[in-house]
Amino acid sequence: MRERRQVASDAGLSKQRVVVEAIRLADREGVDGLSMRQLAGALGAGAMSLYHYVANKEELLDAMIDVVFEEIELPPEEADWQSAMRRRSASARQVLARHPWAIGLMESRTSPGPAHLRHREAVTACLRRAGFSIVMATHANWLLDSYVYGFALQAASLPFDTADEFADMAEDVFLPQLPPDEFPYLNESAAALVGAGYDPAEEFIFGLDLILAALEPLRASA
Amino acid sequence: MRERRQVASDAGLSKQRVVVEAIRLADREGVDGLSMRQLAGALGAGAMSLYHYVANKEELLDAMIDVVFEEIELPPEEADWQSAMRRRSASARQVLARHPWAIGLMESRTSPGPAHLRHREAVTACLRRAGFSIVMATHANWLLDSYVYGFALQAASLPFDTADEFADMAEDVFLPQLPPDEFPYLNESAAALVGAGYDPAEEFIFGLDLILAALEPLRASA
DNA sequence: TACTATCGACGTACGCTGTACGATTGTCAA
DNA sequence: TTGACAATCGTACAGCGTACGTCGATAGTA
Repeated sequence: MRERRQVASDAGLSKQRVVVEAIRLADREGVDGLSMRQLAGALGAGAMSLYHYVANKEELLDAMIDVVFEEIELPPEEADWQSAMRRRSASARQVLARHPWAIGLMESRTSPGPAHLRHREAVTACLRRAGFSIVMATHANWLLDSYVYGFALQAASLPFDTADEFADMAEDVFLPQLPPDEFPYLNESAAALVGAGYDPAEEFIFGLDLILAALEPLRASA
Repeated sequence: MRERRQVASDAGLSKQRVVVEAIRLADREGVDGLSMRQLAGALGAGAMSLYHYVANKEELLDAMIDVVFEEIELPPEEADWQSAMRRRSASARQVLARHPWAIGLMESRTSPGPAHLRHREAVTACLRRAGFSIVMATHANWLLDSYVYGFALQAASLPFDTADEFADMAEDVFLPQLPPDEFPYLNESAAALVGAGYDPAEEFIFGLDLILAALEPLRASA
């Protein structure tokens, strides 16, 4: 007889439900606002009930990260390698923008989950099939992932998401706190960018395409 | 008359001393092990004494990040732009490898400190003087920083630092947990890398040089 | 010399955290 | 009916950030 009223839903608890609700909470409140009691509350359960589905909070965080990896599109097999990498990299950027807390969490989590491994396998497969040697595929993997994660990290620490928001912020916040004589070049940049507008998604594509183009000659086409 | 015995030193407290000790603690115990009480203990003080030098823990973390930025070498003015960027990027990677907690912290900290701003100004100046347009300099800035931060983030989540440690880990830990039929390409890579050895510092240089070379034609040389 | 203001340091306390432990309940097999 | 088992929860504890008030030592002034 399950009778207790539950805030989020009436279905029983499950690891899946716990992790999904945890992600929703982290998206809304940030990872610092995610406590076992809050999470349990959102699920209409007692705090200790969660420990039947998750050994401890660390394991919960690991599981959350792996769900995030599941959200990232795999490189489509039928496309050429550059298109495939562009697709999955853009998807990764979007997903990490949706779940900014995930970026900061990766640093402390050492062993990759199943979705993470599947993703790496698919990317490596795509590169190898495109003619990259084992060593070159490793280089490409590191390079692309570094760019994606680093971009997401930088974007997460910016207080705006769109070109319009940027224009407002830049004019009202950035420029005033940059003494022109001390930071002439930053002023120059900020001023120019206010006029031109600024979109993180476009910025991302610029660097991504530059990297892809630079990798192209390094593969031994079959 | 300052008479109390202090663990770390007998000099009086100061914001500088608090922040430096906090960094030492975070390096040793990780950012989760850094509590105001622990920190105060390491300084031979009471927990609340710290609040005379720091408004709250957030401000402490901000200050720690900015000290980390101070440790990063600025691009040397006399060098050509590629050498200058190589120097400062390699320095940044080393510093972030020394303070892995700093990477995860950046995501949540939105406004850059003075050292961070000085660094950005110097990098932008270097790029502009090398002939990059304002827009191109911004692209290059994002691209290089993304790579540096992302690389550091990935490196931090690896449980090894040197080629030798990697060989041990790969053989004992990675390969056994990768079913060859499910992850053929990852197995291929891991096996190959065990033989060849693997050094994060070299890996970093590969991607960095590739990016620098790809940026070269995009500047309008004076 | 005596009084007072100021500053650095700290003790206590509050509400929060993760989670160990044990008790309680509902379900099903024997 | 009995026993085993899984799920749930209440209580408790140590540790967290930090608000608040206090205290001793020093500096300035009368």
